[in-house]
Amino acid sequence: MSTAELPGAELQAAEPSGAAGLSAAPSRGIADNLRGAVLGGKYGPGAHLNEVHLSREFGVSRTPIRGALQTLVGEGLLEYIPNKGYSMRAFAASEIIDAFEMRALAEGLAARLAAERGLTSADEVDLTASLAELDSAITFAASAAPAEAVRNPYSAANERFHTAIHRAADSRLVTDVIALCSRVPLTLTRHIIDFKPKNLEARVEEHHQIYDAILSRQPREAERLMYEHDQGVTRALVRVLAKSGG
Amino acid sequence: MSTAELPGAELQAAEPSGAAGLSAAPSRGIADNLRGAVLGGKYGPGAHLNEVHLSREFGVSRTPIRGALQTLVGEGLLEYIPNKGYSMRAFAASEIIDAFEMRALAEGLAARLAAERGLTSADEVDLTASLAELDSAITFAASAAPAEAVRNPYSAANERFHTAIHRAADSRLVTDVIALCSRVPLTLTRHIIDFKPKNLEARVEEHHQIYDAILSRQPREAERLMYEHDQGVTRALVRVLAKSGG
DNA sequence: AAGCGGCCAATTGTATACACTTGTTAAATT
DNA sequence: AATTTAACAAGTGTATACAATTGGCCGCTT
Repeated sequence: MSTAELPGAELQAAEPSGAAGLSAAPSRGIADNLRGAVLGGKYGPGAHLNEVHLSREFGVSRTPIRGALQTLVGEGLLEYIPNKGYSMRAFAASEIIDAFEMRALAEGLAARLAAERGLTSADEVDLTASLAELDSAITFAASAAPAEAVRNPYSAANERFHTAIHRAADSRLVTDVIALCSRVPLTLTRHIIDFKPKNLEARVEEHHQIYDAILSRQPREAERLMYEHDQGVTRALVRVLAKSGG
Repeated sequence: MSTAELPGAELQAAEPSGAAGLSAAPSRGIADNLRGAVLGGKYGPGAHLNEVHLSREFGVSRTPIRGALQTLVGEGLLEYIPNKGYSMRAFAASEIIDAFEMRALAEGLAARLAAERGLTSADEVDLTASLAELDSAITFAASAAPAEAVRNPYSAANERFHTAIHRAADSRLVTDVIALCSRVPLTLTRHIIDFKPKNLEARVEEHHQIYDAILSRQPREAERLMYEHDQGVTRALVRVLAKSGG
């Protein structure tokens, strides 16, 4: 068990609303369903995804299936070999750690850009609202509430905070990179979230600092704070992997 | 006119050998051709790509065309709207700058990872060879050779150096992110390369420093050096955009 | 018995036909 | 004349049929 919340950790649960900006392809619903199955671990590493089987399973023809498969290749989840077809990518532990490291850098850049470019009033509303939600989540947690009950409202507010910053950064590419980094199989990461009040308080405080740095237009400070904030997740993940893997 | 070389700047010229790790899709050759046309500026920003027209143009049916289009969506070059089809993305100047900034961070991470994980003998051979090529390129440039004659050997060696580091980083995701950042329309960037001997010398010296930092296993130093190295390109780009754009 | 070569099943690649959605145009109505 | 609506054209979404490639299996050769 460890510390740190995880923006986007719940992406393996709910996939209804078509994922990132990059992906979008025909048969969107099918791609979403497949993504859910893939991230949920339905197919083992290296498993081959047969087009005909999938088309029967989904009750459609091969055409939209192929579209969905290509979408997932674009998202980095599947591998494609000409004349062989599509198969699950095998994710080494190191790759997952790299993804979090990369995301920390990208989110740092997003925070920097947000500070450089300033917040729209809509973004500012979103950020202050999510900060308020985070605050109420920790008072809830402090009242000896069960971790399970704290989890959802906290995660939702957390995601809202981070998403608002991505939007404020106003850079399609940076958003795409963050999405790419967030789309690794997170079988493990569910367990690295620690909802002890003490940890939550520290994280929420970091959120406030990031918000202040952006609002006062201090790009490099915002970047550093966001990077170190996300680094906490990486460190927690490394600990978990070290404990379970080796 | 400005300073700094540009790893991957020549990607709009030669696209024969199927691009990144992410993309790969059926009809690979078609995707490569289309990518070339797209990056070459054949279609203006927002232009709609008609599937039937393209299929006639390439002499194939709509099916492989759609595959190629989806591939390019995955690469972030095209936009897709359901029931509307595919169109060129419009790249704001700020997005291109963001892409270079993001790539500087990602290549910094690649250098850090390479230093952490060490070089295979193959990578070390590649790096020393490309450094030797870079050295000979600057002696060539110093002998009052025309810039055009220096360009190709220098760029090839430069790309080889950077590619070797990406390989040494041994992180699929980081490589993909760098590829994503490199795949913006580089109509402008051709002109930001300055082949004056003085500039080339400085850049090559940076390459040597990066190599030394990786070889002596100094991750953070390697990261910083690579980041600042790439930053030079960003600064040059900003200057060019400021001059031409307003 | 080991190795080689060709046949066959399975799976992917491509073409084509048809259904559905959308935007436009023109006619009809108020 | 303006508005609404219905038909149409253009283009995308999907299904199906067929071609091409791959890999395994079996029999043949040495």
